[in-house]
Amino acid sequence: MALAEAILVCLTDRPMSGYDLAKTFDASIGFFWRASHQQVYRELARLRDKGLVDSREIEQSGRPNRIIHTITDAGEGVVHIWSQKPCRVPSVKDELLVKLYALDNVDIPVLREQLDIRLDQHRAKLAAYFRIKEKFYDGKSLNRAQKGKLIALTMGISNESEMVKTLGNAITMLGEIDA
Amino acid sequence: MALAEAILVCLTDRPMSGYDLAKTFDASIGFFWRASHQQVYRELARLRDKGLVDSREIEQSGRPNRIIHTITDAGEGVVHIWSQKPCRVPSVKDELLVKLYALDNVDIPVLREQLDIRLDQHRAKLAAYFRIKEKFYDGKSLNRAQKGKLIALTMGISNESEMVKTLGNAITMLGEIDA
DNA sequence: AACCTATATGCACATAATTGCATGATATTT
DNA sequence: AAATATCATGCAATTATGTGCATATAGGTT
Repeated sequence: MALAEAILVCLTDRPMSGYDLAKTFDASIGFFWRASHQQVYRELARLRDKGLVDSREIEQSGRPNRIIHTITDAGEGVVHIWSQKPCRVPSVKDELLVKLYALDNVDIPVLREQLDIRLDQHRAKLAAYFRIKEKFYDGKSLNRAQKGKLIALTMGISNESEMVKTLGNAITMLGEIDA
Repeated sequence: MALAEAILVCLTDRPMSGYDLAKTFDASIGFFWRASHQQVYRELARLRDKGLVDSREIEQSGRPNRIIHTITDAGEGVVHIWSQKPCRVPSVKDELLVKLYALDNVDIPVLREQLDIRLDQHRAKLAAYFRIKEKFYDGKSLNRAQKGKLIALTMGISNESEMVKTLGNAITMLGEIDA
């Protein structure tokens, strides 16, 4: 699983609590690898057991104590080995495309609405990507780590704007059926 | 899970054996929803238990008997209900993007190779889609079911050609680092 | 003769992901 | 005053997915 590696990668940047990581997986790295907070906490426990992170509790008053996780040398080794290994092809699983594939068994107006919803989701993501790009990358001088993130972000922007275009076409094509 | 529904959808077209379905999930519907043959057989057993498919063994000589699965009325009901329900957003999980995100912890030439491999995979998929489009859809008069499949295929083609373009850019951007 | 591919089904085990719940304080909004 | 959001952790149960193996025959390849 690459969830372990995704977490370790986040921790190379700075030590973090599970809560911080969960938020990171709701944005930034979460754009490329989704994970829920339960997944993150469970994986952190495993990483701790394997000695890939060093976890220490910080006393807090008024709210639960935080547990700060720091990547160990062994953890950095794991990241390095992972980075050399070939990438798995992301497995496709898209209900919307299955429904188009199954158009004969589907109510067209309902499907059209679902396409509209999906279109909005992609537009929202695209807007979010643009905000991040403007705020953190445009007109700034970037180090290597930032350049990498910018490349990933740029790919995200291309994909999302392509999806917006493609979904528009699909909606048009759907409208032409029985018209 | 929508694997059940994807299988049922395939069976609305014609009754099939698990083997036939597994092959279908290696191509056509598999472009939109990936599943291995083990997943298919397991899910078929469940569908049979729930009475959503009707399974009967066909005697064969020289090779194992086939079990032909036919969708039942209950199965068609399930497909209909599913088609009305909102689609889940496909969850992103792409190691390659994580590696770009983590560029500081990655060896650039190695990553470049991985990007090249991915580029080839997308080119191959794009070529496959074009072959299917030419063979089954171009210049043909299409019924509603075929039009739906064509819309899905067209989206696939857009996505793949976008990915080819985007990966090219990413490789260029990566080449400009430390150059 | 040994090996590979296609046909055809499926079990067992392991790993991963989702869903729902539980706790409990403080701060902000309606 | 009540409801919601933020902070912060995690268990338990279920569902989904992946890996490896098992079986058995026909036909073609090296």
